[in-house]
Amino acid sequence: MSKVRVRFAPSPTGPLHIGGLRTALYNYLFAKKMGGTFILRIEDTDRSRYVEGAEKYILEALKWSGLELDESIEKEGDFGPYRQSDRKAMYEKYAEELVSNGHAYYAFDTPEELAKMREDLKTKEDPNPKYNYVTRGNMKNSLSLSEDELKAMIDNGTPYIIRLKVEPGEQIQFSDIVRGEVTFSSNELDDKVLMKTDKMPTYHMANIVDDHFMEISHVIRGEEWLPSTPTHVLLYRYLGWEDTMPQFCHLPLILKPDGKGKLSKRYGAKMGVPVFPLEWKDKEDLFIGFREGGFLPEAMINFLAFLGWNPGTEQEIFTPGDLIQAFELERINKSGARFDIEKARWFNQQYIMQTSDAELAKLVRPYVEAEGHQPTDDYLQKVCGLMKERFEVLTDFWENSRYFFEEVSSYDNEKIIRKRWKPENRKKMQDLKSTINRLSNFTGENIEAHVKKFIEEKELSFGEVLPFIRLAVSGTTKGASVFEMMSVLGEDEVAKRLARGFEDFDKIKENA
RNA sequence: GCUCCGGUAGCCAAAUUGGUUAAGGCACCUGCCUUUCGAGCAGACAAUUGCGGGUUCGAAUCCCGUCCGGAGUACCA
Repeated sequence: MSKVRVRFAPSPTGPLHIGGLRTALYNYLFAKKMGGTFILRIEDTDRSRYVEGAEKYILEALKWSGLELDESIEKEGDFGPYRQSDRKAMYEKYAEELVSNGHAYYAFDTPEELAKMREDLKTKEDPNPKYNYVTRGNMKNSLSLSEDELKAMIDNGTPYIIRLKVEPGEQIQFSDIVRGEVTFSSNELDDKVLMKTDKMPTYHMANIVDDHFMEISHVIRGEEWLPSTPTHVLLYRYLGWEDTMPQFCHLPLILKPDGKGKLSKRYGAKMGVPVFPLEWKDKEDLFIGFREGGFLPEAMINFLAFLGWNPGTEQEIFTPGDLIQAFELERINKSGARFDIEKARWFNQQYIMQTSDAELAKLVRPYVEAEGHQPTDDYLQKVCGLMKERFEVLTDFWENSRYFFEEVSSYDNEKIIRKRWKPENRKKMQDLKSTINRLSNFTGENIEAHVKKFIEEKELSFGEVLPFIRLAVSGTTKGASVFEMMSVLGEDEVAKRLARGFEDFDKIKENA
């Protein structure tokens, strides 16, 4: 087989959706696995839908996700330009070639005339009449018009489009890597528009010309393209490029969590769930991103890879490098996968646990600094070591770990204080406070031994002591090991917090 | 409507391509461990493979029918 060259071809009409990112990912994985080339091509042929900033967003999202491009608008290879608006002349040339070969024709119908035709021909059996071999004879085009009429139209500068002339009665078969052999009857196809009145190509035209000249070997794209693939096959055939036609691989859709329909932009905004890699703001909406949601790119990629593919083994955690090794187009699923953010969070937690304390400290630092604290690297790393299996997303770090950085201002479980705090034990507890910071080595182990000995000597129970130490030190009844926590905080801070805590507990008890 | 594509526990899914009791993970629940939470370990719950026929010694896998879901049906991609 010749060299693998694949492309990701988004249109800059908004932020890159998670489904698009998955398409990019599969292209990337396949290219890397095969030692091939991963290309970004910007499909900006619809000027009315062009969105400022979308191109930049796409590039940034790919970069954050770690999908490195071999050729793109920023890194031109030998097959440029990589933006369709810069390749305009080529499309025109080949569209005209199709017209002169009799495989395409000019059409002059106005949008109103088109609408009228569809309205007139609409029946309940056929609610969407096609512009095809049945209807084109009644429309205004170079097939139906007389030579004089045609010449007049053109001389007048009447705007026209170019349509593909699809011959009826043909079976169009192609092989899809995930679906197998797929067959369509040409009778079902319509005469797709190839060139618009503004001389820009449609997706169909641009796609085939570009894929051919960019020597694309595999077209890996979403399932929504499956129905237009026969048109594309015809285009390759009529252009004389069928022998180098790329292989098709249509990916299953990513569905909403309820399984009804494609995952949409709106869904994410509505449910407060990220469906974009990066945050995107426009006038009306704010779409949250995985990055801002506290996800690690590797975890998101791992999650995404499994949305429509699996290695067939029991392994679930794959670094990007592992994914490249294991990935196979043949193992892509046929059915759509529901988007389950819970699973994404699970993947993220797995990755957080795997991350080294030093690395994690770097990731978490911005969240701590946003709260106005500047801990040393050493301190932050220790906290990370204690907390790393206790949060799923980076954004939860602060809430779970704040007591390491600022003093306790409230207690999340006053009920236990009211119920089980015994003021008569207060005197004994004071002893703990005053002896604990005299420990020679303030390690978790030593503290634990000391506290246990203390409980024994004073004839107290664990339940009378431990929850209250925890509460006094952290303000919460959950979290890392109390002793380790105290060790990280340091003897002075601990003594201070115990004193303050015991006082507060008395007050709470009194007011109960 | 029509065309195409799907359908394995609540969710993601495996099943060496027709071969013994239909993997595994997520979620949920229980136990152990920590007198906390999480993590980890052990376990439990959960599927007449959408449904009905057929072929076969044998069907999730092949055939026919049927139902449900999705995509497409634009001078959007």
